[in-house]
Amino acid sequence: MADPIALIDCNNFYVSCERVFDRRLIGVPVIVLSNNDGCAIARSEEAKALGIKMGDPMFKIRDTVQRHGIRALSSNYTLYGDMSRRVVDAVNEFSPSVEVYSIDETFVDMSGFGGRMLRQAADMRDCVRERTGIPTCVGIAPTKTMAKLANHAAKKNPVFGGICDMTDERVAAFCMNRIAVGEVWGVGRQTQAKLHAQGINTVAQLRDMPFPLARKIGSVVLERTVAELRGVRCMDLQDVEPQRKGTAVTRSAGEPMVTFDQLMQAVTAHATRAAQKLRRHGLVANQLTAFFHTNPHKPERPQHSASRSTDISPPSNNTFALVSSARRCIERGWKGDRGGNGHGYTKAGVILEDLIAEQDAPKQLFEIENPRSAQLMHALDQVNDRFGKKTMVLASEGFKRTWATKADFRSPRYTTRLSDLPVVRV
DNA sequence: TCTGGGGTCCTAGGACCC
DNA sequence: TCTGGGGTCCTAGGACCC
Repeated sequence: MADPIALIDCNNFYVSCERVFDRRLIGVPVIVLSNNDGCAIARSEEAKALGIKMGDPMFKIRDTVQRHGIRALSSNYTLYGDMSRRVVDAVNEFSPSVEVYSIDETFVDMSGFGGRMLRQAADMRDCVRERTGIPTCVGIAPTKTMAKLANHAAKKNPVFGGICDMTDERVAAFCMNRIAVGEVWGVGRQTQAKLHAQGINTVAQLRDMPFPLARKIGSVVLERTVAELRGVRCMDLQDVEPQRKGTAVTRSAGEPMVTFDQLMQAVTAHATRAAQKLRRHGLVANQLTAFFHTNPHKPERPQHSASRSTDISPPSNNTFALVSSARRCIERGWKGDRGGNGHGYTKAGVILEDLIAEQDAPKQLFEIENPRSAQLMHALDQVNDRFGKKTMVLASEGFKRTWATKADFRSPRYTTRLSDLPVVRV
């Protein structure tokens, strides 16, 4: 049998983070909203019980929210990112080899624990809980796909007490016979429909389906999933973080952008943020795409979308270079009068691709890069780190920020703003 | 009328994930 | 009125090469 892999997954992570800092949220229904307070992206158990679904748009659940007094919070990603790091720090003490898979999930190599494995898993949960206040569940299995499934079982079935060990074949068989195929990692809506059409409804049926049929329905991806459900490892633990291939900054606007200048202000802000992300990771981009579009949820209104790309030569992470590239893209995509072309654009973004490490970037033969431009970017980052985001911005970002995202219910910046720290009175 | 074969690389779009 | 954001991987098909 392959060495066991554990998946430790935080329960209702964003809600749990909020509850750590506001005890009044414990025991009551809570949801956390996406950017622009658009959709519910995290729900407490109480909110799930009231029928709030993942991704439900706020305007559709407003009645339920009000009727049951559900606490709705804007998302506070800085807080969640900080809490996530603390969880990973605790998990790291239990194994030399871990893979941080997402903001709230980490795979853990459990080889070498032998008969103490379950004890270790329990200690790991306790440690995370004590250090961060975040509740978790753990799934253990021979493969990642099975570990995900075990984690699902640990969350849904109280009989497991928060830890499900699928290295025990009886446990694996018990779960696979009962869990719906759509819960499997890698089986989305389309694949699920195709599987149902074949009469495959449970995880056990998926596990037992012939490989050629799996490949026909869902390419090598589904074939791998079937193998992993049989305990054959196709996906290794990735304990070194792979280099990013691309990065994006995209936002819905608080109110529709009507003029070229409004759109350009938003795109300037997005490109500025994208450049900053590159510098933070020591990368430069070879390609930039800028896009914008009207509201696709309103098909009865006239629609327009545009996306334009450009090479960045030499590859760069300089804010001025990326903003001017983005501007050229937007100019090429804009149609009609710059004062307004009859469309209200609700979303825009900047995507950077073909990223390489700064030191690997080819040097230009004839253009000598201005050595002061790197110094200027460094100074810009330092000012904004020290005095807060957007202390210093390009003038083309504007000051009205009519496009800015709404966040009416944001919790305080507990972990990043001294002034927002909770006060204890004794 | 007949019109090679085999390979690589790139891109767009689809599906999925959290 | 009001519907998130940021990623990955795979495939098919076209361009291009010898």
